[in-house]
Amino acid sequence: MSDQEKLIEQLFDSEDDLTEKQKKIIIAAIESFAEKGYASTSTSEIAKKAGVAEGTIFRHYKTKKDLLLFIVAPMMAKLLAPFVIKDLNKVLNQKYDRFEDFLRAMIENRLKFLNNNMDLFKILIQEIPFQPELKEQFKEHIVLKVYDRFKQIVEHYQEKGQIIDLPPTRVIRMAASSIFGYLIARNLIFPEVDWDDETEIEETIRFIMHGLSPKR
Amino acid sequence: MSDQEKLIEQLFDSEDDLTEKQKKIIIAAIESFAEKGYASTSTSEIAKKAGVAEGTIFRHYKTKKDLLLFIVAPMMAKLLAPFVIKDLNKVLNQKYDRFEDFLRAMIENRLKFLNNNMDLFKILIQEIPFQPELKEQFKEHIVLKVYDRFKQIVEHYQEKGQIIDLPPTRVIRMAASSIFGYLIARNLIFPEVDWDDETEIEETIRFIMHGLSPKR
Amino acid sequence: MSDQEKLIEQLFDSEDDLTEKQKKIIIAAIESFAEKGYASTSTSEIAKKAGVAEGTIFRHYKTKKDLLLFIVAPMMAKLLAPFVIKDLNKVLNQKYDRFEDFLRAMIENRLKFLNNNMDLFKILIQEIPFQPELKEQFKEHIVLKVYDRFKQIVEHYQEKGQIIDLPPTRVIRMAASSIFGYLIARNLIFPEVDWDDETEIEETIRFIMHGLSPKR
Amino acid sequence: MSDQEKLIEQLFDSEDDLTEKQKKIIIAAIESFAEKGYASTSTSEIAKKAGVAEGTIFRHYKTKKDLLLFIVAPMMAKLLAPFVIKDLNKVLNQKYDRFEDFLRAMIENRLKFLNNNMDLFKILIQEIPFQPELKEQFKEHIVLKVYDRFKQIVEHYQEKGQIIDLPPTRVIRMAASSIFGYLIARNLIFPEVDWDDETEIEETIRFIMHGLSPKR
DNA sequence: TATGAATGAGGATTCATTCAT
DNA sequence: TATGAATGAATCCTCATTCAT
Repeated sequence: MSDQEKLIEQLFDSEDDLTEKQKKIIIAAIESFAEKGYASTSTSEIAKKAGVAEGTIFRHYKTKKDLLLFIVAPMMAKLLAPFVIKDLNKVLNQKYDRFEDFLRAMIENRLKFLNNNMDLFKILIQEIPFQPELKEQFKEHIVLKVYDRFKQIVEHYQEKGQIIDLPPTRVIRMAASSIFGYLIARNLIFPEVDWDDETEIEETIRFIMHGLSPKR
Repeated sequence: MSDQEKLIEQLFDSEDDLTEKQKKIIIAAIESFAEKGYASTSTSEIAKKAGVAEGTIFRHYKTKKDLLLFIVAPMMAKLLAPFVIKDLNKVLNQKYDRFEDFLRAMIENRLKFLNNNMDLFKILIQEIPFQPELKEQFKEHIVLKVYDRFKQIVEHYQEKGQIIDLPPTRVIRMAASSIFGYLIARNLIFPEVDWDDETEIEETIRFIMHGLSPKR
Repeated sequence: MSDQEKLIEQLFDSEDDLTEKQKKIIIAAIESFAEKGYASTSTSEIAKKAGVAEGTIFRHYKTKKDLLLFIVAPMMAKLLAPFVIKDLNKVLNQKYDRFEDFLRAMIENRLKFLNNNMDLFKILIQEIPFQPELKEQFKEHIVLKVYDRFKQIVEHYQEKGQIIDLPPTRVIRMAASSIFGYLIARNLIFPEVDWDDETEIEETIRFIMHGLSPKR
Repeated sequence: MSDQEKLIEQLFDSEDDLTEKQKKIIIAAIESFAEKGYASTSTSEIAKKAGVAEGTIFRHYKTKKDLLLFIVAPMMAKLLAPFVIKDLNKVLNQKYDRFEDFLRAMIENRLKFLNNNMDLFKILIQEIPFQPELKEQFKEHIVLKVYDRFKQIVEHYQEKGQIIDLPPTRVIRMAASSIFGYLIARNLIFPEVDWDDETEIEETIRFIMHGLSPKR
């Protein structure tokens, strides 16, 4: 629980005024939503697990859906935050000469984040298809903001001749597929396997780099 | 509808005795489950959409979950069928000299299948995490049967020196990630984009082949 | 109960297909609404009193308010029906030479109706101020249709010199006040008093007639 | 608001110690009760409208019903006060030779009061049927006190030969019906009409006087 | 076989009321 | 005195499931 709590604080730090009860509700909700799905989780169940009265939930979140959004929206924001910083290019130029290094840095950073917040990530991908608000947020964040950044990055390294000269969309998709493929295999499909993260990540980077190497 | 019907017939041919009403129920259920999720779809809604009485659904499928399983289980079986045929190796030896050709054949075949049954695929991946029966079926089919086949195939081409000498698990994951990444991007995330299937598939294959090419 | 049932059948005859359960629900609802008010009556209470499951109520009437409207709307229609018949004037010319006779006929007829349906009338006047749908129906029926008829009638007897030459609106209000005053006193304020209907009505008519007699 | 406040002060002057907050609560409650009915108004709504915390309401009025009674009871008292004064007969002998003058004085006085307190009057007549406490107060005040006075008055003018020799109950009912009929038509049924109070009142008096004139 | 009325447990939500601050 | 978070019973309503026809 103390682990969970830290994560919660991290994720919801913007609104520092989270009551003890609010935290409990959120922790309980995340746990239940991840385990049984949003629609199959009853508010009474969350209340029981959180050790509060059912009414308390509705005092803080007008509806069950509000609770979901309150939980999931910051997750999306935090997840994508690093890609939305300004002057990303400058940072890149100075920091990562090679695409591979950029890739490694990003994977390590974001993968750690996701591994630590797997329940939230699970809720996110489960509910995006069914919650128009989330879908919209997702499109807006991903498509408009993050994609733009990635495109610049890809073009940057393409100009440097480090990666193959394909439409950035495609390049991004391929890299992203490989990364998320690992994330999902590791956490959702075979969580019981004893993964050697370091090796897997290195190999995934190698796979992507070879796959994207400029034509010989 | 006639399209849908054909697919239904294909998928459920094993039990040839599907009533007209049963078909309608299944079509309606697939549509609704895919659109709103299993838990958020009511049986009365399915009945209305199918044009039958509520009781009729329960005459054919004892519970709502039975209906789900009846829909999803054959899907999984059909999807994986080609990989479960005996003597796959022999076939391979004779048919596909190159891993790339095998890959291409498989992608074309299975991707077409999935594209045609996207609603079902959506239900499948949405519900596997929440339905123990499905999870079990999935593990059994995938892990025990399909993985074994794939392992043999990968080892076969590794012996031939066509692909890199990594643990087959990892090889399979990487290839699978790339393929499913395309499938999901195309159908679920950006269905509105006008995809050039042929090119995308060719490029995906190229990506995988380069990524998996033996070290120089 | 059998009395009640007859009334119910009379009032809701248009839709002859009222189930046994539906009738029970309506009778229970009328009783409770009249006794405690619409807002203070719970659906579970109605269900219990009607001897049906709570769900049954909602199978027949989508919402609690629908139930109210289903009960109250026909009441309003039936109450006003006699005044909406065409050729009322002709009827009058032939039938009632004197305003007094018209008044007597009307009071006897409508007052009997209201006395028999006091619960419904109570619900009607209690809820009209709070239910926009009812308010609208009321205005439409009363103001547009019934008032028009009454106006014609009043003018008819004014031309004959039988009643005072005041704006019909005012004439109608005065007559109506006296009649409803009696109705309300008799049934709502002092229901325990042993009223001599015949005398009271005769006296009320006398009061109205004198009050409306043309100036000497 | 200042209008409202004055009225409040007038009505609740007996307990001079009304806090600013208490006044706000009462004003808010009157407004909401009149608009949506007692049962359909939530205490949180009143609190919000009054700009106080929910708890504050319950600090001053133990229950929601207490609040209602605190609002409605003084209304009833004030409304009826003039009729409860002692030595009414003396007053009458000296002041009003004619029943008509008495009627006019009373209507003008009480009707003005009611017109100014229509919200309260609305709440009163809406809730009397459902609140036993109010019903009892009403019966006690009206039946025991006011009716007695009115009876004396009626008999007084009957002795003088000014009004018809009918049971006072009936006489009172008829006059009251006409007066309340006007009040209700004017304020509740057709508030949007531009009423000419003076004429209407004069005509109402005329109607009553004629209706109650001794037999010729 | 098919129906759809009936069920009643369970769902989300509201609400009057309490109580620690 | 005033607050407003917390409560949990009660509310309206939904839903999967049953069963007589």
